Amino acid sequence: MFTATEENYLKALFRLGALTEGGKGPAGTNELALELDIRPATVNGMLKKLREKGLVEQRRYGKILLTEAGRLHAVEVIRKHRLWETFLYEKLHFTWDEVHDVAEQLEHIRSVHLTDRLEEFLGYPSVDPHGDPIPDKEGRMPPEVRRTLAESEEGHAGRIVGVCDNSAEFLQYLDRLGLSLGLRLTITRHIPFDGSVELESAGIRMIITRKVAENLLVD
Amino acid sequence: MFTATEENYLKALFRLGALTEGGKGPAGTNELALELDIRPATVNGMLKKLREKGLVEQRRYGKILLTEAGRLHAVEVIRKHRLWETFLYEKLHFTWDEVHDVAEQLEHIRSVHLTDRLEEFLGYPSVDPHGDPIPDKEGRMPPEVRRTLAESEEGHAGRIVGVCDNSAEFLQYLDRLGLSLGLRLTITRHIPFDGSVELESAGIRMIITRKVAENLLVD
DNA sequence: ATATTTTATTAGGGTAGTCTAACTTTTTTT
DNA sequence: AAAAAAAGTTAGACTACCCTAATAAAATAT
Ligand SMILES: [Mn+2]
Ligand SMILES: [Mn+2]
Ligand SMILES: [Mn+2]
Ligand SMILES: [Mn+2]
Repeated sequence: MFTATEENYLKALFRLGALTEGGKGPAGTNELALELDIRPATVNGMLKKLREKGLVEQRRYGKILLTEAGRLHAVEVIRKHRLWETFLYEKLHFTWDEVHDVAEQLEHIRSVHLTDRLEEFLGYPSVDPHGDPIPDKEGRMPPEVRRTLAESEEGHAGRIVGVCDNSAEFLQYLDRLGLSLGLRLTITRHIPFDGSVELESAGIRMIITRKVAENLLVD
Repeated sequence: MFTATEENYLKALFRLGALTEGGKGPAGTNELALELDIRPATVNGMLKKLREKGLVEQRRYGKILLTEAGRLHAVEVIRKHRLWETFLYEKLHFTWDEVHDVAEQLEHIRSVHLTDRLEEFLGYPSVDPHGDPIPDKEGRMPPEVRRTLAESEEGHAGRIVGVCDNSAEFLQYLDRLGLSLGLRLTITRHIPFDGSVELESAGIRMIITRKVAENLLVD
């Protein structure tokens, strides 16, 4: 039905929020090219194919929007990605910075059975190892009730429930800082000078940079 | 390193026994084309690439042999295929006729970790759901000590330990006949008229055609 | 309202993998 | 040994996906 390449284009558009509702709105060719690390000329050609397949809408020199069919397939691939990440993490004891690259390959395996059986085997998990929600079989994704640590007010107490950046580099840095999913913490101070955030967790006080705070999600 | 296509060529050559030792010897271009369901002209082009990569040896208008590098990689892919089949069967409760097609895709996933972790998770299985041996990490495969039911003598008692044909069509037929891996049976008669084989299992007498007998392995 | 910059598209080329049709070499048959 | 058949190779074409360089359109700045 769809090639791995096409699926990656759809996923990228979904990530960019190229949705009629509930997203940032239409995306541009260059923006998509940047997201995929592919040249705009190449993306332009692929968009022609995606239009013909009814997966995206785009007028000449216009912006790109996922159609309902495109959105549904993007979510299906994201569902597979996150289920595989959960499998690798829970069952094969991969670390949270190792799962992504392998899941990028596994998400393209085509099988009617496989995804649903895997989901059942994993006990119908609701989030992946990075705290990202796993869409259900019908493509429904629980609404986001998460804020970045940077935009939460002083005094706020909560748990780390997700990360915005899934790169191995960032995740390994978090491990080094002792920060992991589920950790309870309280924001004690937003430091005006450089935007650093002071927080307290398990009786220990620490300071994280603004960039780290912007990539951590709390409930 | 290698594309999925290249890996499929190597696996096909291994299946054909295109080995210097322990196989049927060199394979032909047409033979390989038939095995892969690809035209000889196409195979001819791919062989050029495999020669240049040092995976096969072939002189102009000559027969094809896997090099040691080629054999090793073929076995690695077979290892992955069989481990994934075992995973699908044991953990996701696929039937033995469903596992092959999905494993054909999964065998090409590239990850240093994945295969070894999967093997560990499965408890170091020695055979896949079709009774085929699973090579170890170093590419060692237990020697075959199996004979087809057709070539076993009258009076022989043993268990079904494998199948030669992995097609869903054949495996579903076996299910219908009530024949499965591990079943104990005794060969009571080779019928000269049409080569059918009469056998007895758990007190029940049955007759299978020659073609079925040729595709069942017993110990 | 132009000029400039940014964004999108087109033109032309490359690799991987597939095909059919024609041709050459080797093997088998007579 | 010649003829026929089989096996292997070459030529030319196609799809999918990628690139760079040039061009056209739209958006932004002056
Ligand atoms: Mn990921
Ligand atoms: Mn994830
Ligand atoms: Mn198989
Ligand atoms: Mn098998």
